[in-house]
Amino acid sequence: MTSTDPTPGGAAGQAMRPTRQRRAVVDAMGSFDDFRSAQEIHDLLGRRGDPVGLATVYRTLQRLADAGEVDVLRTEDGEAIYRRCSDSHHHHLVCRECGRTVEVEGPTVERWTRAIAAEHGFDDVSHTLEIFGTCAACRS
Amino acid sequence: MTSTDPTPGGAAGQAMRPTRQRRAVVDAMGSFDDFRSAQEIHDLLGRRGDPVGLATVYRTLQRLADAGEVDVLRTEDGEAIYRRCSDSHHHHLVCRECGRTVEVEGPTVERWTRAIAAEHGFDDVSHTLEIFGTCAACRS
DNA sequence: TTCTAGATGAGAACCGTTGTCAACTCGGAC
DNA sequence: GTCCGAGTTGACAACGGTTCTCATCTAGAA
Repeated sequence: MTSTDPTPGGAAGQAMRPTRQRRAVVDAMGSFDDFRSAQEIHDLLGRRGDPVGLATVYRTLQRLADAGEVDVLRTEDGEAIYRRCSDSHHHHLVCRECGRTVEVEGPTVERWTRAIAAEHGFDDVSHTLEIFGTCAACRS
Repeated sequence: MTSTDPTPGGAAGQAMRPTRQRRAVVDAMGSFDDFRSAQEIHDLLGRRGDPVGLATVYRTLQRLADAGEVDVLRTEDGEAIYRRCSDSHHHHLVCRECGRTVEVEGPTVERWTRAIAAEHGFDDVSHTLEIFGTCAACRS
């Protein structure tokens, strides 16, 4: 399931037409493990000799995010950053020095948020949880 | 400790000079319970007949946030929203219809994040956790 | 009162992101 | 193969939230 198939959604939404540009973006997403901004991805593609317009990068990332193929986070200053991700619901443990990211699952947290929400009469609950720290390598 | 004292930080950083503008912003923050954007707060002050320049609103909110007197969240589209908050570490349960916000504490989650981080060799850990849902009133 | 570091505000600048629209292209029909 | 149309692209403009600039003002100490 390390697919390079730029056709997310499958049954769900419209299929994405597999253009060169979309393949390039999906491919690029597979080439790093940390979170990158749209502009960084755009630059990366250019340097690779596979240039894709900035607007197209934004559009593609958005569709991939909608389809759940990539995770989106916001940096402190509101910039959106992207990373390919696994299908299942998960959270991130991010090194604030080097950006190294570990996907973690938290059944405990899932249960806790649902309980808290119910307790206050909230329904239809979703949540965001990100953990930041300094990884072993960066601590030296 | 529901102070209107625009001098956060106390021992910590520089004291803020208690200007009319800062009093106005701190005061406004005390007048609502949900998260508001800087621009909304700026408008609110204007309508109140206590106008404060937009840049000053931004600066003041930033300092209040640094001092831990207000919470900052990012909306989906990256806009910063602010709300006065209690001193202790806490999270938010936010109604996505009306914005009603409940502060919740989560010792369970605090413990869990620390454990996960340690497990992966991460140090100096912080985290963000926000819960979104639909409150009882809005569900009708 | 005088002085000065700090604060203010109008407007410009900045920058990430989205919209516009003419040109292009994928893929199905023929 | 060619034709066609819906979907896609990309250069660029526009947008909007935020920060910067700098002349002016002010709180508070001397």
